Amino acid sequence: MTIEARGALSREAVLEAAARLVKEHGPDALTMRRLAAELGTAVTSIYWHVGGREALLDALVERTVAELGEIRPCAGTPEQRVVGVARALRRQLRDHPHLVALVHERGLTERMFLPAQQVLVCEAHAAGLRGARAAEFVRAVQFQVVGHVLVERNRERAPVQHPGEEELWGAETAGADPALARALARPVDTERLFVTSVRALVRSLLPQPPAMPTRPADAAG
Amino acid sequence: MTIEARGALSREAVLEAAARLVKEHGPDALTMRRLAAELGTAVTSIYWHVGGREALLDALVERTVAELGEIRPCAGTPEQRVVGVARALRRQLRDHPHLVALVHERGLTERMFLPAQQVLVCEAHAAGLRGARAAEFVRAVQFQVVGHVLVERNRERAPVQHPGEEELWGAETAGADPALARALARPVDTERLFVTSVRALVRSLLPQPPAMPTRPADAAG
DNA sequence: ACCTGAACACCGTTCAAGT
DNA sequence: ACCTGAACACCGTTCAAGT
Repeated sequence: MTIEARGALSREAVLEAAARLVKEHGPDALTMRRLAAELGTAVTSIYWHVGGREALLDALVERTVAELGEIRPCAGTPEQRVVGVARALRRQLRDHPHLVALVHERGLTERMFLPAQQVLVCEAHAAGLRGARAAEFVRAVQFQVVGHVLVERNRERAPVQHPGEEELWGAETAGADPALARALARPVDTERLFVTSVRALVRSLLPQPPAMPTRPADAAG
Repeated sequence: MTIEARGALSREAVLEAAARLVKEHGPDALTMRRLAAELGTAVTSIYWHVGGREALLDALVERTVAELGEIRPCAGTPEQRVVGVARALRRQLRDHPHLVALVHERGLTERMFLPAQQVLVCEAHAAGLRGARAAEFVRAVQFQVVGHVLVERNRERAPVQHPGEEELWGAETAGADPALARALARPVDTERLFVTSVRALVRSLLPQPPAMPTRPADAAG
């Protein structure tokens, strides 16, 4: 439909049109023929500039990863900062569902997390964690955050569930704990669960500052 | 190539052939035409028995989810049992990469976890957790496990990384903590990280028993 | 009820030919 | 160097026709 400004078809123009196509109509809409129509060129011209479909997707995904990977530091305690980084990353991933779908499919969701690693390392150090233990902390958080986002996406794509949590946790299955059954029958508050989980992980893996007077939590690495 | 035993093409036979095709050659190999050739029938016969490709995939995935979702209880402390369930589920997912790829694509990885929910509820109760807090625990573990598996898959599908952790954490970036840099430059031991993370989450969210008499030397893997 | 082939409307990719 | 149309080898799906 929309014909691009003609003349001098460039690699950049192709990528831009491809990105727009994906953003507006989803990854499936990105076919070589449709893209060519959008650009007002022959299908084969695209091959000259960016190569085949795989190469085009590679370039598109690389672009997205670089853009969304940017991370800016926050303030607060180490725990708060880690949660902040996690939430920022999650938001960016959720704000571009179609482009990120491509990133997921190509297995590069993880790759996007690399810039955030540095921030996490700082927080680990600030909390007194070093060496292999710090590395483990960084990776645990990384897997946790990316994993959560992938699960959310998985849930959103899921068709109608077939027992489904609602039926599975109906009145009689509840047994001795109706409050739990009610909670599990409700849809998940993913934002809340996300923060809870990240916080729980951080609290277990990061040495906690003395803070409360009651009992000394070990400050030793 | 391999022609099925002819006569009386059934829905079951179609599903079985489709499953074998996916298992042996991956989801991309499952085309209507190839499947028909494998069965020794006309392409259109498949449409009569199972409907179009989407319906076929639905049936296939439903089947896989039901098979892999089975869960058998283990022994030990609540923490050990939760970790046991988590590991069992992870193993099953990793043992059938091709079929599970279909499950992932259709957004049903999560659905497979439903049977395990009951086990987790028991453990939550055994540890003295009830109501909404127990529900939160169950879901946190669920997201954690499924998320980890999805991340692992994501990593495996990823092409060559482009800074890549190795370069990113080369000698000079390390700064004050060369041990950490070395650890992050090494490939991840996903099994170990998985157990560490699940354990960390459980320890944060599950009320811990008094246990040791002297003092809890926590966090030590 | 079950199976068929032909046909339709799509794909991605290649290639010889143009300027 | 850049762009083109024609052609190839695939797709999933529909449909009228067979038994």
